[in-house]
Amino acid sequence: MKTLDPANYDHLKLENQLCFPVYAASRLIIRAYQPHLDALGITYPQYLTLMVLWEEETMTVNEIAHKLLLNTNTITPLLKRLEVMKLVSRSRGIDDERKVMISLTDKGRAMREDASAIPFKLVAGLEDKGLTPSMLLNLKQQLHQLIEGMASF
Amino acid sequence: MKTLDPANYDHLKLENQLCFPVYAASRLIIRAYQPHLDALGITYPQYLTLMVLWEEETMTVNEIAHKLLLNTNTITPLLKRLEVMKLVSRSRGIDDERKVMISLTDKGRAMREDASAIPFKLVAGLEDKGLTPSMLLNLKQQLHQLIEGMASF
DNA sequence: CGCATTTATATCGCGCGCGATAAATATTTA
DNA sequence: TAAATATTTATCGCGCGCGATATAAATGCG
Repeated sequence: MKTLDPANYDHLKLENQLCFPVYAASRLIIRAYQPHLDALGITYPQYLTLMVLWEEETMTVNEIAHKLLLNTNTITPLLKRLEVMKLVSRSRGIDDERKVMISLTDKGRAMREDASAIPFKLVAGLEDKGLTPSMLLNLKQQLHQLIEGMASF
Repeated sequence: MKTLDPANYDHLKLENQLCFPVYAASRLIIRAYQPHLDALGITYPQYLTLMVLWEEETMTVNEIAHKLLLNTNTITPLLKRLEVMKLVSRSRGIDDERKVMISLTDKGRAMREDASAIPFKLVAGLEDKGLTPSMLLNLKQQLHQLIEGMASF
């Protein structure tokens, strides 16, 4: 009756947690992206931001933050750095002066081609480690379920 | 033949990535922990560090970093903050003067009881959202596989 | 033994990530 | 219409997370 013993803290062990593997996996994945993103001169959150804009060329700060499940105070300075790099442009909304429209520049649009090969390289690397695409697909779907459950917190 | 079209960037869409759900799930989980950890006055990485020490009361900086898959330059300042809070003590190794031994204080040991209820609360919250324990267990095991594959990068 | 190399920890700089707060614009409501 | 409220973005402070680098102690090797 391990789990009923009040002095038993097994549920507090690192290996019995869900939170730690998610946290660790996230950092390991970002590390794996690093060399490829270094070649492009961008960071991982910047890469995600560009991915959003590659799907829709112009969005407000709020819309981007919402897509990435980030707060606007995280991406506001990030977007300013992307602007300095000439990857995006920023302009106030015409209809609503509060909004800031973020648009891809030609340079930002062009980076999509350079980035295009990265996911394939990473999946190939994982296959070499014995992680099949179907397993990764399964994992992705389960994570989407988890996110859907948690995003409403 | 979508995937053979050179102008097709579907694999760069956020929703088709594995990296983003892992990254987002990690942050959402940390957010869910936040109110409980605020009550204890610690951050999420500090909580993980204490979990390691609750399993083994005295460890070197390197051993803790290795367990958490973090670099020592991340946890060195973190451990100093835990020391200021009187949750751990730091002392040089006797046999090897380079090592810094991190030990739980009575206060740090006592916090385990307060933390003990947190995982149950979170799992209960997830069950309310329709995420069963067996699904979470499955997810955890898959993530362990992914981490094992990636940690060797 | 003397010197190069390795190991363990610490320091520094930068980019997040987010709570708290502020400032400006838009909307609602009295 | 005037005042209260809400929305959108920005600013600030702090704690990571990590690459690059430094420092000191231990180890290896001729």
